[in-house]
Amino acid sequence: MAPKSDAESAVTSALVSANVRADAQRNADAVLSAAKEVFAEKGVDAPVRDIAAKAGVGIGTLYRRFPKRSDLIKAVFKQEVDACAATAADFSAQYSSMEALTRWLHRYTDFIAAKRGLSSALRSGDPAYDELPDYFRARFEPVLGELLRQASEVQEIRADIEAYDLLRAIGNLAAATGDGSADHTRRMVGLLVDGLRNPPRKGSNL
Amino acid sequence: MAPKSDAESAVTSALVSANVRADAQRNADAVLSAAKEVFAEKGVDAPVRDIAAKAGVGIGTLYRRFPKRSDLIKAVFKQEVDACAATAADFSAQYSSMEALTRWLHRYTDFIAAKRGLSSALRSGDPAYDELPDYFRARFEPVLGELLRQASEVQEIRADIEAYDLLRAIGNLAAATGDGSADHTRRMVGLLVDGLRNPPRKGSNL
DNA sequence: TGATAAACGGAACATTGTTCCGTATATTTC
DNA sequence: GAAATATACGGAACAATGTTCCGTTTATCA
Repeated sequence: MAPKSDAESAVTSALVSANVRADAQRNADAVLSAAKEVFAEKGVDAPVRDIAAKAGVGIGTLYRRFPKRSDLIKAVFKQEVDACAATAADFSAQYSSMEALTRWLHRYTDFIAAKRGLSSALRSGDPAYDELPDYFRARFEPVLGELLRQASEVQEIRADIEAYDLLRAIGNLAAATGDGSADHTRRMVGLLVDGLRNPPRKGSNL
Repeated sequence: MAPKSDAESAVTSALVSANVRADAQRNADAVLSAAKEVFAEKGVDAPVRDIAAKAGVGIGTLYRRFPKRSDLIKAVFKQEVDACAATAADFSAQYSSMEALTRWLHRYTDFIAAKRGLSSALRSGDPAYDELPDYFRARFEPVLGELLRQASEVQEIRADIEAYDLLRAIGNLAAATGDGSADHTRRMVGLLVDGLRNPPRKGSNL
């Protein structure tokens, strides 16, 4: 059945519906795209001017669509959450339910690890980011829930796993590792997934 | 025996030994003290000028001793680490080994909770703060280690607790709680301490 | 007490977020 | 297709804040 969950309609480009002039739409997209790159390169503290320059627009143009620096950060964050959530459907279509689940959890792990810079912004106390945790959950919980359901339906994993708990657990795992030990995190997540299997198999570490 | 651990000689005031003019020493102390207050009031993002003003010195004077903003933050952090570490000796002198341990762990919990703003600075990736984690560990590990040793000597707690593990465990506990649920954290730490007791007693939740 | 090195204070500079407004252009109207 | 108009554009200018510089003041010492 795989119902298209509510969390499907994504913000793939800034300014979706409104009656905007074509150039405005084009520029907004360019800015968002530039912001994504610049943030990835120089971190979320990169100057707004750099983003405007990379997008090939003036600062005024940037500020017209993203009145606050935090608006840009939020927009990029949401877009990447959407992108990560969207891969779940791809994996589901391409792989067995268990493999889809495993692949997506690793994808999610990478997402969290890449967003380390953002996590400090989230905890900065700036109320501008208050909405992000909810957005995060609203997008990811149904997606992972569906993957879990499909895997448990074919009796590959336990049926009593809460999507939200798993999201948080992995989130903490991946965000906590101070150094660049991406490998370590991957292994930890592997263990976690192993622990989901039903029934626990011989040789499992959990 | 209670050996005065290496971690005793603390930076209680900026500029300890060097041949400094009296006014310089006085001003440096005033700045450090003002910084502590201002950071507590307005967070670590407070403007340097506010600190200079509160200390009653010019900006130039402040910058003479703390050439970078991060130097101020580091100095305050170290001073508060020292203050927290120092209470262990007081508690040891005043209370039973078990009570001293418990009290100090709560003191440490409060310290971590109060430093939430700093923790994001630590993870900001700014290499200026690279030294802090080591400082943190160098100060706290011997102190807690001694408290644990004393408590285990009188057979109140298990002997196989690693000071560092406990520091980290409580650190994560106290830092993770997003809201201002200080009470919740206190209870969690209480549980943890309960779990240290040797042997596990009837009625223990662990 | 006078000489001098050290310290002081704050003006000035650099960077960066944000606002403002004169100019340019996409869209609509006829 | 051309004029009218609302919309968008670009970047100069402002504000906040970290940092540097240097003329003036002062603690220290002989």
